[in-house]
Amino acid sequence: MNSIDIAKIAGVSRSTVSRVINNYTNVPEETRRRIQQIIKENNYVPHASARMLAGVKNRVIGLFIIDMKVDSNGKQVTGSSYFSPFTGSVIDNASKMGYNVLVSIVSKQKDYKKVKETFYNKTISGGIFIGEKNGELEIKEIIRSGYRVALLDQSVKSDEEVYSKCIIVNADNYCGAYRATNYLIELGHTKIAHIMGVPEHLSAIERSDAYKKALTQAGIPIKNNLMVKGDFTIIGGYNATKKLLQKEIPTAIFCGNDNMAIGAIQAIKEANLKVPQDISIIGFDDIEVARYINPSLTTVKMNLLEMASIATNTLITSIENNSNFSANYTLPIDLIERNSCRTLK
Amino acid sequence: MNSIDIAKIAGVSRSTVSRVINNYTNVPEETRRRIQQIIKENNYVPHASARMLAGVKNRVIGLFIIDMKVDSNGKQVTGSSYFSPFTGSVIDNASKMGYNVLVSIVSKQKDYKKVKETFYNKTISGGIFIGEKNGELEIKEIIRSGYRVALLDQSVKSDEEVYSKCIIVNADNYCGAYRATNYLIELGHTKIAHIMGVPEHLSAIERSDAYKKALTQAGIPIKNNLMVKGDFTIIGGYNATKKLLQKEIPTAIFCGNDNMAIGAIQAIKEANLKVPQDISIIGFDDIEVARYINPSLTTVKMNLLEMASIATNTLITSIENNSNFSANYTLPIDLIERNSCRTLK
DNA sequence: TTATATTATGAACACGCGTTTAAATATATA
DNA sequence: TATATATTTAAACGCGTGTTCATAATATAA
Repeated sequence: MNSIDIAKIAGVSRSTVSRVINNYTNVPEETRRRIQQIIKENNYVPHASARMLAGVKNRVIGLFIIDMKVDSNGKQVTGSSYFSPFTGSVIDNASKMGYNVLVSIVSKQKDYKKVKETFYNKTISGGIFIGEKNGELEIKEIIRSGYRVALLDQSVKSDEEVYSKCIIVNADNYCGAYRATNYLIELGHTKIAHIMGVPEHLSAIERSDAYKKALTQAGIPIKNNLMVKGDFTIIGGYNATKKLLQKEIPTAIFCGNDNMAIGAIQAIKEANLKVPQDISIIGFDDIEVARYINPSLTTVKMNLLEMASIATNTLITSIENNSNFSANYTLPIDLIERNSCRTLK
Repeated sequence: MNSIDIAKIAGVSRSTVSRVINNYTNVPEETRRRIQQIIKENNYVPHASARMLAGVKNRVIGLFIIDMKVDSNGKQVTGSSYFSPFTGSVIDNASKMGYNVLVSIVSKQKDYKKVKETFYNKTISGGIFIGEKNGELEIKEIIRSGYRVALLDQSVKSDEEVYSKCIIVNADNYCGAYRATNYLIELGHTKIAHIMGVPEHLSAIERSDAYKKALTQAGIPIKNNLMVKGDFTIIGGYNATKKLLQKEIPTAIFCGNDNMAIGAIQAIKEANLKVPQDISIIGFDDIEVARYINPSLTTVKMNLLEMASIATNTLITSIENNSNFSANYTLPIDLIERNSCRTLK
């Protein structure tokens, strides 16, 4: 069933059918209705590829979830797929604007080759990268070829060229971590530990930088014993805390994210210490379970949904208007007080 | 940059370029290499739409996540997007077979119209529905039009026609729930409550049916006081448990899923009771945090990744072979013993 | 009534590629 | 050298649609 069939049934030329489909004005109302009726009865939908070839833009964007993990030897390992709330929000927002979303997981460096092909063969009209990491060269190639790209929650700082040509949306990790640390200081803590995320992630660096800054500003010396490396996972936070407690027992821990905070609480319990009586814990992200664990977790909330919404809407608007603009957003964060921190008298 | 440009640069006709791209044998090795080199240098990738129009199948499948929620008045409400591990597994497996995945969220009945269009306009070559619910008529229309469909983790039992034409993959909810209930019985419990999921979901019905069956077989009477309705969410489990405890305090609760179990534990703690000393809890799903909550949750594990893998591979194989077969899988489950249940002396 | 403006519509081309057909060239055989 | 065969290549068609252009039908103005 194609437009020729419809034309035959309606006793009219294919051009007229096309005009009806594309809402041209120069077709009499009666003819229009008749053709629309026939189209409906026959479940006819124009072939997307044919339309595109004939010049109609396709309404599909790519969503690339960067999910590269590195094992203890620094070797690249395919991680289990990670789906953040970003994903759903991107799809929802795209859908509202009439766009479909092609989702891919980038877990190996060479996956970027497929990513590029998806742009170059015109399957998508633009792309959003979540947690972009090792693809700077590839992304430059893509934007140089004239395709539109948005970077959401980057794992790595981008250079001048990317910065000036992409839509970039990040949370204010620095400010959030600063407030978290400062919150602990205001509660009277001075022996504040920090479990860092993997240093390959920009957010991990920004958060630990802010941690140091807050301590320094408060006149508290930074101790290496109180800074341990995690990897953003529950088990990583657990192990890091075990290690930490062997060296020195802090009165508070600022965890690089909520998952590590959950692991930390577990490790603290196993050491026969209590949260927050013995050690206060503050996390980062405000994941869904944060309020349900025991004690409920005080944490820093990023507005993930809004971040995704801005990235998606800005990208699609740019595609629609055929305008190739760049934009840069750093979204504010909130401190969510729950029950995992206490005042130190 | 198209195949004509490449042909010009190579000083050869467009046909020859096409033959190189599609690995025809009748082109001399030297010419082939030269053309491949030129293609590479110019970042040329054939236009996907043009290829498709010329007869090459596109390698894209649709993934439709059914996410319809109903408020207390029975009115349809758009739920926040729900991403299960299914999603990542489908994408991973599809990617391994060289396929891309177009992900859509179906949150309103009329979204099915867009779903159908995605098939009919040839954007996708097949589709997977996760948690299919109210789209039986639409899906019948799709399969009658000759498109391939897989149903993963259905929320509703399908009729004969769908059953005989689709690829269907579900977990053995009945068996899992039976084992869970029986496990509590074997531990010596007789006052076993059940928090059900929403009855619109097949899994909720199967699980509560199995609960009743296990009790009956053990000669334990079924009490209405011990059966309360949740809605598969944490807060739903919390509220249901509050209600339950006011009527009658059981020694064990079989929760329709892990989220409700988390809510139940919270409610029990707030009632100054302990898990598992006062009340044993068993969940269903084995979500990631199940092992990290306190106490760690005994639950029934579905092999989500394998379910998604089977659905995806079977669907794509069917597309590749142009064979229109149906298949039906009901995957076994595992009981994961942790610390939320205790023996009743 | 005639000339002109308006509206309606079909024929033809373009989009980029795969594929078939037939022709041109190279190689082998007689 | 002449013929048969194998190899290589270009020209042409079709995929389904949007769009331009010329034409035909109709309405309006003179």
